Amino acid sequence: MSRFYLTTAIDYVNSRPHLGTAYEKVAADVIARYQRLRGVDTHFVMGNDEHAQNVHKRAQELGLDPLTYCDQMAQEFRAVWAGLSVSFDDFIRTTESRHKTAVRRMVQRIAERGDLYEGFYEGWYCVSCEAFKQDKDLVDGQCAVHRTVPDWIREKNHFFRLSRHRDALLRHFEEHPEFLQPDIRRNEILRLLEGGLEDISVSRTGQAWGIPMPADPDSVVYVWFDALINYMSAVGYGTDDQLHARWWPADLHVVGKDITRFHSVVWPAMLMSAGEPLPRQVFGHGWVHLKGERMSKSLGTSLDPLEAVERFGVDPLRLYLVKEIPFGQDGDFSWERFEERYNVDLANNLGNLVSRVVAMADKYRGCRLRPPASPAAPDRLVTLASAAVARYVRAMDRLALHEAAAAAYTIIDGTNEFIAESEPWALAREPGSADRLSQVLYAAAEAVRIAAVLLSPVMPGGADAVLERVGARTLAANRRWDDEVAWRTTGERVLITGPVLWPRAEAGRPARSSTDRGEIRIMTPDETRPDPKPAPVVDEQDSRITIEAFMGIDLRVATVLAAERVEKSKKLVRLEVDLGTERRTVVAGIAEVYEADDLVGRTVVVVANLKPATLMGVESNGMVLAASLEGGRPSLVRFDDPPPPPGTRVR
RNA sequence: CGCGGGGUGGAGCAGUCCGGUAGCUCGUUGGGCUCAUAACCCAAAGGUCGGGGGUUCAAAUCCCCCCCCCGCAACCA
Repeated sequence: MSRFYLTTAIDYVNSRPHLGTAYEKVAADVIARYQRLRGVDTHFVMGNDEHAQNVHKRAQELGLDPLTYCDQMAQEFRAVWAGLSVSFDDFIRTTESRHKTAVRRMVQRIAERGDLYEGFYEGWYCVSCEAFKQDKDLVDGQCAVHRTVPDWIREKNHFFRLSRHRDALLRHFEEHPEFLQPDIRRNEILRLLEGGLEDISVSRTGQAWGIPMPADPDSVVYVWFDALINYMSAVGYGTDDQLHARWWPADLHVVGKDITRFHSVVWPAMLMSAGEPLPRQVFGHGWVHLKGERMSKSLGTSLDPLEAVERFGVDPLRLYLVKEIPFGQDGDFSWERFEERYNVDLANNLGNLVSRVVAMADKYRGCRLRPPASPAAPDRLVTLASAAVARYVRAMDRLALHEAAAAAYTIIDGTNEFIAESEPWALAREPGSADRLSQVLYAAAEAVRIAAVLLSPVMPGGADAVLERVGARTLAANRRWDDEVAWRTTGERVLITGPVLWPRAEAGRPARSSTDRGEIRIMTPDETRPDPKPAPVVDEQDSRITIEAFMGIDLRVATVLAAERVEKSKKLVRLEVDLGTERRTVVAGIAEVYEADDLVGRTVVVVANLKPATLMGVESNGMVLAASLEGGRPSLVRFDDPPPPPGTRVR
């Protein structure tokens, strides 16, 4: 029996899973369920990445032991994945002893190869990014992403000779075009490899939270190096040789496009060094945008997947994510679109189709459909179904999940058309057409059955419900793929009436499908939800200043002599202003609202005694006063006409 | 030349790797049906596939050049 080992990325536990992470798990789950459906022995692993410094910090803030905190988060993550019907076989956590053993083993192997050496690393380190920052990455000495002051770190580090493996990696990429997919990601990495690789630091000192380096207990293994090894520790590397032999190498790592570099360069280099075979494929999927915008927790534009589940059900969400987003590309999610797809795909098409087939079977045949006496099968539908199955398999095998879903839907559309064409209600009125009616009903039920089988990896619960309605056995274990998707012509089937599977959603009033089992409601203690809610430090001190302090600010009337957009910038204009006594260059962030040409000749107020600063390469000697509206649109301070002459003091 | 994504009927998107009648969903218009969840089916209108060159019997698709839009980064002294 063939086997298939696939993984998702393991997740940082410093926030709850959002729709983006859920997308990855759902997509991987569809692949896993497809493999199982094909009769392939499948091992599907996901997990949590717990050795980040942030995790440690977060736990402290909550007054928890880090491990306790991680335990709670793991519970929460697992619950969310369960709520999304993600059928993982194993859940690996990097604090588990099996993982620590594996990490030690691999680090040792790599060291034995001579691929580790000691060196010093020095630089700004942003804890939130878990990365060193170049000067150019800093804004006012702060991390541009997290707006926090990074730490200056100089420490002894262990380095991994990544550079040594570049040629072998390039060769592997050439020889195995499928190793990294989709092509766009592959091309990116190829360019990176062609540019050469630098060795990377793989340890940190002065941290207690992490796995100690075997040969240097004062250092811990860098969290990324640690994390990647999960794919092997989860299958017994260093702890269970039999398990390891059975599953390694992995067939597929499903990861986000932002971390394909780690998975397609660093990770294979580590494996080469340790003398282990490489995974067959890495797939870098795209992002789910929220109404066109990148999801971001800090901007409040992230979305709780369970909220979507609660509104429409698990299956509708899964179907949306898989069918509406070409796998590998970025996609978009909005409630409007989700509702539209729910109504179209599930209420109007599949759900309604099931209703009409069952209703007719009930009305005309008392729910019992015998195979037609005459073998004259309705060819068109049979052909359509087998073509759809073929297309589906081709699509699934190259991970075009959206195409596979679309292929399944061609059967549903085709069956609706078939019913309209053959008009069973008319046949029912003609006594001589009893045979034909049986044929039509049986064929329609059979087509629906096959469509449900194809959709089962995407929407397991819904597919089972549909199969039940059309009188087919639900997909238990031990099914045979070929049998399941073959057009059946024998066996009586008893259809089952029941409540509407997916009621239409009316505008603003979402429907809850009846295919969910209702086990997805998850309540967790508040303290396990690390919503970024920093206690507002409201300084109760008197923040008023003295008149002297104010007089220290030299405000002057100035006339704009010349203005031009600062090259490459979005908001900056460079202004030449007349301060009465002198000319100055002042940079102002108002270009989004004011045209440079319109500014010439205007009278403005300038802070004249400000220390100079360089913005986008232009030195600014002063600051133009403007009201900062909500949303950042500035509005310049102006005078009543006629304006005072340049140089006039403003108080 | 900072990184990346994109420009396909009114809207939102596939298709581009592996050239061969331009497809899907929504919307619009007209018709049909009554088994079904005001659903389903048929038909119509609507497209210089951003622009220009090139390769080819044939280009949305391959090659070259250009234009535009959107994220991210930089930047509101």
